[in-house]
Amino acid sequence: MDKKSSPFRPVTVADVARRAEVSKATAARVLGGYGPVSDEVKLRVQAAAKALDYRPNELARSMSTGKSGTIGVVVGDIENAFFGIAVRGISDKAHRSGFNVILANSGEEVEAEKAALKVLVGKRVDGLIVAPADNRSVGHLRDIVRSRRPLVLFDRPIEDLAADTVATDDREAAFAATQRLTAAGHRRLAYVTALNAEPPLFIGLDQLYTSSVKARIDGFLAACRAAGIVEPERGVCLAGGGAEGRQRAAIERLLSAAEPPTAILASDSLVAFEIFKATQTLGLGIPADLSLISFYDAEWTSVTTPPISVVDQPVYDMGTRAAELLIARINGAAPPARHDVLPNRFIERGSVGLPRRLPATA
Amino acid sequence: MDKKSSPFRPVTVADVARRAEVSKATAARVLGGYGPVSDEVKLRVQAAAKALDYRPNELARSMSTGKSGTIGVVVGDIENAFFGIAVRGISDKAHRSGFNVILANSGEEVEAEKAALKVLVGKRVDGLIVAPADNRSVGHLRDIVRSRRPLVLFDRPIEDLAADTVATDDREAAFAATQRLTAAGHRRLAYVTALNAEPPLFIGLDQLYTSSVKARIDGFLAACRAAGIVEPERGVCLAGGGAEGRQRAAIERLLSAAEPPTAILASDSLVAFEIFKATQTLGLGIPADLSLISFYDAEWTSVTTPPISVVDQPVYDMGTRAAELLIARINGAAPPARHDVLPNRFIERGSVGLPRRLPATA
DNA sequence: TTGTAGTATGAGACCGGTCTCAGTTTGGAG
DNA sequence: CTCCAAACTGAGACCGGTCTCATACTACAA
Repeated sequence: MDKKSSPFRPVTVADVARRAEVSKATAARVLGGYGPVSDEVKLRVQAAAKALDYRPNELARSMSTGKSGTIGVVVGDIENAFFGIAVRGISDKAHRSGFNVILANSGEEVEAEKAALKVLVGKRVDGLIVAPADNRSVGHLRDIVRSRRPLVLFDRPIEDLAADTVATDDREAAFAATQRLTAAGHRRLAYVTALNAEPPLFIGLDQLYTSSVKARIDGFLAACRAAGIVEPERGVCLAGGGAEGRQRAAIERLLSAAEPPTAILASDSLVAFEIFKATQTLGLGIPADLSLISFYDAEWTSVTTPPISVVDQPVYDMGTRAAELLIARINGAAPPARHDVLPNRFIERGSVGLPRRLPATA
Repeated sequence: MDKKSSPFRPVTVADVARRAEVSKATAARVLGGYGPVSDEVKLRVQAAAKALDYRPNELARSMSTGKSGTIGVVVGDIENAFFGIAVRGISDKAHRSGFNVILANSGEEVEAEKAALKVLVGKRVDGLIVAPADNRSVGHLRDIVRSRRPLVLFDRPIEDLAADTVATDDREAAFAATQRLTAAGHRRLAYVTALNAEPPLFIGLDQLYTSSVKARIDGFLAACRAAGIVEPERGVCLAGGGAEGRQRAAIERLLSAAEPPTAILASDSLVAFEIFKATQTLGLGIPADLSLISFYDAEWTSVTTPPISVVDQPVYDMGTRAAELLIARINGAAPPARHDVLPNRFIERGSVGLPRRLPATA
């Protein structure tokens, strides 16, 4: 009745070795494919392995080699198609290179991010790809770098952190998109993001802790100023996620104000989706009453009436690129940290028009 | 220069034990939280662990306990929002119960599914959730069951496989949706799926290897027959994925035929999306020229003009349910395999209308 | 024939935890 | 004061692989 006799105990190299009448070391050499073995013995071991249906225990293998063949990915929100595609890009590249992916969700919370990182490090992943939730709290990321574990930052660069980074030029893209709105004559512009900030009213860039959003707002403000708009900060709307429906409420409030914006730049496709729905319930027409541009070329933006103009981010490529950089480092490459910036592409569709009534200042 | 002196070697229990001046066994008891230890020693060990920044090696832990604290998930296509949400449901439940998730993509290919399963079993996951790509080739799944590793089938039941299953009543949902179309007077109906089958023309249910799709087509055909439609099989369109654009071509061919369908039931939201786009490029109006119902309440279906009526599948709940069943089994529960069928909900929107011209047989 | 290089194999340490078992202390009961 | 049980601690086996090292054997050149 000892455990050796259990019919469900997984088959080990020792079992195979016994059956093939060779030593454990020799069987391991065949099964692991690493040492010199005579053809005759090799065949015998392989036959025994097949007969017993041997499946190597990757855990044990990882422990002795120190490599797990796994990379850890921490994203803000898998439900967001942006990250969904990114993960797909990462997975595809990883699998092609023989790596597995362990996925974790931070829900954009630093504490959850820390916990996820702890687990992944505990599992001895060979490297990490992280979209940092908060660029003010990066001690845990610094620890990763210090421990020499390869780390790639995704979409959100962090200054003076010596890690490879893959991002898009958010400031430039926001600037260009905003220019299209000002060029059309808009003067009351809003930038809407789901970001939660303290305090909930926008008072300055320093208050923002997601670097990509910060860069975008920076670009937005710069373009507004370039167009002679005063106090464009007043157009920045932090429609935080949080409680169910809170975001929608914030957006409806924005659109129902006495002097509502005539054009909106949406920070991501989820926010844009809410804005679009709000225009429907409020009976606003696009682009007649409101011009709208969104970040990320989400599926739905191409089938609405009118379709929505977007800043198309090369998310899948960002994913593969991040995996590429990471795997290169895992395989020993050790160049100085590089910051890759992939170009965005503006997709003109039908959601930008002239402001309904030109403001008096025009 | 030996490895013991490397400053980047991870800290082990032995290191902590040495520093706390206790035995490895005692340090392990504190760190693992399992044996009786005096408060004084406990504090000393904890202090040493903190000072050295000890991080347990989960791999080693898994090897000796035989539990990895990880569940493996194999889905058909992560890019499909259906699976995206499902994974979210699974992850949420898993994390709440202290499990991690390793994700793998089969791309709806059995061989890839087998490979993924092999890797996951190699990593000694505690249990598996799989959406089987092909219900004719299930030997590898049978092996899992035989090896006593907990397995839950997701969305696609397999007959006489003793594994827990979570699915929706696909036949019933398809039947009801089809009835809505026939009730509106439609007589030329089509069912469009991305499924690839051999041969590419629909000849019978036996040829289909994704059980959920099979059940849906069965429901579709039954509803058609109930409405007195002859040879409804001719309306089944296997618009296989495969090469880029092949699916779109098949759909455009269908819609441009001499006697095109006046109503379509789409097997998933990706196919429905293609159909919707095709109507736009072909200048067809919904529901004037074509009525459309899709499976899965994808985001985009609510913002088109008109919005699309859908069979809303409780995907997130299916995910949490699957994880629940799996974790119960991992924790030792061993009831006979249960097949949970979650109810679908029909969401009436604006994409179903009367056929443009009633067929002569009406 | 002997020396030597090279190949094939086995024995056993090792990775970093868990866990069993034996030995030591301690405390309360008799 | 003695005895026994419970609490604590340490030594070392174990999980299932990898990998180093020593040994046995082969073959070829000198």
